Amino acid sequence: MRFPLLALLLLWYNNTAMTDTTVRVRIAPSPTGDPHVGTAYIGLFNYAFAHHHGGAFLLRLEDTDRERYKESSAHAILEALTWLGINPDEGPEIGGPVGPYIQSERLAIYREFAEQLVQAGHAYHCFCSRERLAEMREAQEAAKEAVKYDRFCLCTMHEEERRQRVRDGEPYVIRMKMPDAGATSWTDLVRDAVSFENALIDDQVLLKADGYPTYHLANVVDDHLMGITQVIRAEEWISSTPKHLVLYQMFGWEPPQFAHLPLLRNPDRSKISKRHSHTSLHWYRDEGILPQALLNFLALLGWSHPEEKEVFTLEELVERFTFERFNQSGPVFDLEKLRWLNGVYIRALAPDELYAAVEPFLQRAGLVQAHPEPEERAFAKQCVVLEQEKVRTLAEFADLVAFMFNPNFTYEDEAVKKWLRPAPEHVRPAFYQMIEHIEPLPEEALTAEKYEEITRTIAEALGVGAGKVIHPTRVAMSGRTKGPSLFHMMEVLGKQEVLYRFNRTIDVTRGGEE
RNA sequence: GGGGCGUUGGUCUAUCGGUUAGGACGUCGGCCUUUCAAGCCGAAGAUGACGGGUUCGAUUCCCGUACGCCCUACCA
Repeated sequence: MRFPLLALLLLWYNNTAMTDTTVRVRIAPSPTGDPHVGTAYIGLFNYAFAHHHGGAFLLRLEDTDRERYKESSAHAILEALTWLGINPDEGPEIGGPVGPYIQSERLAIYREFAEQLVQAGHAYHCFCSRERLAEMREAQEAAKEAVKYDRFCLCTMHEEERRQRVRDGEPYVIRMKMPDAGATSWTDLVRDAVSFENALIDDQVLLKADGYPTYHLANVVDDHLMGITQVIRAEEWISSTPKHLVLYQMFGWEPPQFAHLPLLRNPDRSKISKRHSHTSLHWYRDEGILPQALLNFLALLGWSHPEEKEVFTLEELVERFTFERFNQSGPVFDLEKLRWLNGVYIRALAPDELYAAVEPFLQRAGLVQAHPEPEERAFAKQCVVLEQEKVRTLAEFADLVAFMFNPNFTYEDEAVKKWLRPAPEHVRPAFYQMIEHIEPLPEEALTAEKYEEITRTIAEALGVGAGKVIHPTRVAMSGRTKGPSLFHMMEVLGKQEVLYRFNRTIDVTRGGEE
């Protein structure tokens, strides 16, 4: 009697654990350029964690740096996330209960909270010029001291004097007053205990002279106001975390949990950058990497599937996600493995899905029109399917199938030398016989099997191996020595096209064409 | 200079004290085949950065060293 009750209780517990609606996480990209692969990486795991717990995944734009701000960037980031399929539940353009989700629209909030800190004696106005700060740093460096603000404005004048200078309209920043003693520590979700001595930490600027907040202030204020429960971000933020924790303390707010994920690396192991790696998501999209392959690949960096699987879906990542599966060292982004994985995904695509993904690439190459007729599209689809097995990126298709669209393709030198000029004795007769066999047959009869049958019959009649006919025929059809399965290729080309290509190639063997 | 984080084959990783250190990409070889791929099979490649501990036993735990990375901005 007691057992079923226990089971029921367990079930209830599991259910509530799976739909912990209090979980709220976020990514906070800065719109300063192309959508970054690091944003996708961090976004992926935020998304996975949120969905694993049935919580919310938000997007907040941290556009507080007017110097680096780029107009087009914000929309591009949103668009890239949509392309990847890791859509936020709340954010700019879709809104949500705790907006606005763009920091430049929240300036009054930051100013108010910064002021509150000054009021409480946790922060102070600073009037030091950039020149003075630069000199100070130089001196500290020369003296091999820690580089840190010397609290000139805090020590040389009283609160009232600083107030007066502000009233006089002097430009100022607001700095937080870090405690001089003690340590700040936290239990990181992927790194366990981390601790910093407060005395070593700088009096960070919270509010800049232009009235914009720095990351540190905006980040803490917004995470609190937006109800963020876990901050899942890159490793590069570890050393700023104590500042953030101290800010939570000063405000009297409960801090979120922190998870610092490994940082993606260039091949030389430095932090990933566009100088050494492809960081723009647009590059991957334009190269013909499938979004699901990119996500799968990113999920393999720093994180591992509990069953050591390499190929798995986003849904499966969501299902199996735990912080324990993280490795702490920064992985090098290995393009070769991504390309392999992408090939795996391409091969798994149904013809319609494949074609839908490839069409833009064919259009860009001028092989398919902007708005193709159904027959054109059907033909193009068959061409693409012909090469599906061997390709690693969608962008490779255009070059591989271009000859299918162009009856007057250029013959490769190597192919010409081997089979056409000079042509082995049997080649021209073989071509003539092929034409003779094909001509009387109706289009419907000319299947790949039929082409194969004809080819082998002719080879036998000429007393040569099948390859001796197959290879020159491939050259006649495509101008190349490599390519898709020959007979399928011929079936797709269709009778008239096949006949044309034989005739044209016969001319070539006679020196007619180049 | 200071602080923090890290360190398993070229690369991504498994191992939660006892394994011939496993898998994947890549490389090389073979098979298949009308070519190129794909697929299948196989091989090479790790003294688990180094040195100390703890332990009957360390890749796994602790300390130190080296090396790498990140931060050290009125950038995020």
